Amino acid sequence: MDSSTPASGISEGAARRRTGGRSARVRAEVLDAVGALLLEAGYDGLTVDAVAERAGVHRTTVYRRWRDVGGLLVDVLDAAADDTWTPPDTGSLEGDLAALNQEVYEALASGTGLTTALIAASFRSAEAAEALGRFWEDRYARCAVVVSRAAARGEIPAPADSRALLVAATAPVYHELLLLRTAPDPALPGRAAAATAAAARAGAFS
Amino acid sequence: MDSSTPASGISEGAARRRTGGRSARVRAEVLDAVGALLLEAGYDGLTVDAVAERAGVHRTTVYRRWRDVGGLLVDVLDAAADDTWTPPDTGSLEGDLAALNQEVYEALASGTGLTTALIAASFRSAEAAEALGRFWEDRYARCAVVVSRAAARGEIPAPADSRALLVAATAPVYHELLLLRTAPDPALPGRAAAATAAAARAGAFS
Amino acid sequence: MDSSTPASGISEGAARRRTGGRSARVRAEVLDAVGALLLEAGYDGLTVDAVAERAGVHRTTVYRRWRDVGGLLVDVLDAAADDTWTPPDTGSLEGDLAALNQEVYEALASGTGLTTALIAASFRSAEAAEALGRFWEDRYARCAVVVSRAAARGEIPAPADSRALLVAATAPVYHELLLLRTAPDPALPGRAAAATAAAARAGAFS
Amino acid sequence: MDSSTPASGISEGAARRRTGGRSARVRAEVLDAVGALLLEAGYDGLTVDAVAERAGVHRTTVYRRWRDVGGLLVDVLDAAADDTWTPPDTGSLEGDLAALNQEVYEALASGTGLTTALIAASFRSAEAAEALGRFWEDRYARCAVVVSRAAARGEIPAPADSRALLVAATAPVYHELLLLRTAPDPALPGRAAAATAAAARAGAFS
DNA sequence: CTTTAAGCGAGACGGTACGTCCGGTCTTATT
DNA sequence: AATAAGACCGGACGTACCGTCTCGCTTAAAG
Repeated sequence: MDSSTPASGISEGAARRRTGGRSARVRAEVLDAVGALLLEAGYDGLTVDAVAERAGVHRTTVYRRWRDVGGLLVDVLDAAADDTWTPPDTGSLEGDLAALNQEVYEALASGTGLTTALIAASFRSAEAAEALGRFWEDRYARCAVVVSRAAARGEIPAPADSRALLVAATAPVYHELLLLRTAPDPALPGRAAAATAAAARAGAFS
Repeated sequence: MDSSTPASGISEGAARRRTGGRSARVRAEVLDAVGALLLEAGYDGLTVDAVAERAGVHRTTVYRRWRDVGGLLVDVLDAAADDTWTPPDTGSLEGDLAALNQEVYEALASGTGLTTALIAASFRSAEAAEALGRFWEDRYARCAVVVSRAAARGEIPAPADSRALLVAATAPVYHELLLLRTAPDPALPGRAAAATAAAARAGAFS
Repeated sequence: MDSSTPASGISEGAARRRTGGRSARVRAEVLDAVGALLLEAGYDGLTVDAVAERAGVHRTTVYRRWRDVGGLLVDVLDAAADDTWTPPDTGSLEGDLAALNQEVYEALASGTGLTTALIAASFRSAEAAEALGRFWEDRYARCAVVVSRAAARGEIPAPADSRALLVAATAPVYHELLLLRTAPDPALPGRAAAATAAAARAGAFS
Repeated sequence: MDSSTPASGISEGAARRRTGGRSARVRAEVLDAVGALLLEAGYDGLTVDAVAERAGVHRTTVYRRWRDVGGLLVDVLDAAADDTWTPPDTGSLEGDLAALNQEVYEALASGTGLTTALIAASFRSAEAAEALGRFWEDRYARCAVVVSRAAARGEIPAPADSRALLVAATAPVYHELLLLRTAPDPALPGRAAAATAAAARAGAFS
């Protein structure tokens, strides 16, 4: 959900791998370059040449280790998934969902963020699509606790399908901002959260 | 919502415009070629060269009239919007939503359809993104009647925000199939429709 | 025989073809660049990139029209064959052969000339080898008159195998300078001519 | 003259040097690989990578010991010169020359032999060119006896320039097959031998 | 009907990026 | 401490598209 996490994940992973050794350093610099280029120029600006130049590394090195842009994205996404993000805990289901949606909203609202670029990339590279899927599955798994807490509090009937509930809450935000590309509406995250919470209370996901 | 409509829209429009003149014929053949190529090779296979060759037209002709691939997509999408599609009318809100979702589901489930290709294209070309947005807005506007009928039947409290309701119903299908890329689940359209209908009955969109 | 002729042939042809039109100009500049690079850097310096840069033309243009280095050489050689060279006429067979050999000697003695480079190239590119073969066949054909004049003068018994005679006369010069790479000996052309003339008078080629 | 001798020389030398010691074994395997690759793929197929792989040795080992492809060729040629070849002795000058030419002819006629590859290599690597020159000088020195025998028999006037005579005899064969690349003519070796013998009898090399 | 200008066919060009191969150097890990 | 394995840099290759340009030729529509 937190789409800004990948970015920090990249830097973090990079920092951690910079343990000496040329190979590790090269990898870190290349992945940093990928993140930076995606932010600045989007997926179309993410050419192997540009990555190599920015990373201060030779083109052939990138091809040797990552094969193509898809391989770079996979490495970036897998590194990004390797963080400590946890879902918010506001004390109520609607509050948690609204906070989640707010994170998504902020990551997508500009239309030029890293997340948008990664999603665009996932439509071009099957490997990147898979890696992005893995990233999201991991996030949804971490968020299951939001639903179980709500059930424990008696807000919603147990047992509930946490994944369906979370998708119902977040999907409209992705849909409006990524696909419909309507002008960002700050009320959107809360509205989607409220509707989903209402459905959940009515037992729609149990 | 009917994502297969663009395809038929293309052929239909093409047929209608084939009124004699060379220009009209060229346009029809080019747009047909675009659709066919999108289906066969996806957005990445949609090169100006390939379109021109397939349409039996010279490259420069395509550049002259459409400028680039984005222009081709705009033309295709605008032609696709020019049809007579109307939303289903099953007698109940949940039934209507489920039928809508089913159309979306079928258009997206394969992952290789024209719709998927157009959406992928919308991440690469700003013009195509806009045209796709217009197409979807048109569809949502036509679907408003589904919500007003439900209100008239007393299924849901009036007045209801038809757009928010429709987005809530369809977004999960797009989200699962396009972004999360989970394995297609035939129960998905109905489940999303049911949850949204429940929320609507609970007044979540009023 | 005159191995310096290719060089002049190139410039000449270039000048003649520079009759307007971008294509003709491009061709002329590229062929000039090939000749210059062969002289300066030998065959190993004759890369498509270097040719393109020197000709002030884009790499892809060279690939489009000449395909590869072999194609460039073929064009150069065919252009070079398109001249008005005629064999010397000194009044005696031995004098003619010595003059021919002197031309060969001068073209090869430095070891860095255009001719040497073209021959080196012919070992790398089958097309270039063929073109060079054509060039030399043309030269031998033009030289046949040297032999027929000698027969007409009664120097040698008629009929004589002009090609075998000419090869016998010139081959030692090529052999010493190109293959054995012995230090250039100014007496070599005359010696080979004298020996061959002696054999011819003895009826060795009749 | 015997251009097939290098090949046998390689194998022979290799076998002889396989006397234990990893270094010696490595050298033998690498030189074998060079010969095999030259035969199969010509000079252009003789890459350090291919040699190393075929010899079962690491790339860096080749670079350490031979520096580059030229160094490999020098080693091969010097090993090849280290044999016991002696010129034919048929009882007549013309017979000896014809036999010599026949050996040359057979080594060159296919156009794909090891000899051709080594000659091609000599146009690319100065070191290889030198080594090949040394190889040929050694061969011509061994052949001097052919001329002295002829003089002793009174076939030709003494003293004769054996080197010039031998070059005159063999050069046409090299010239036709390597440079002119005419279709191989089985009569060529004998014809060149006969013409040279005639010239020699006429005192052209004395 | 004619004419006339917009549109098309044809082909070359400059340019960016691709992905590969190879030469040669340098670093890391091993022993 | 020496060396084998492996990664790197650098240059060239040949290809695919992109988008532009210039020339003729057709042909649809205006006079």
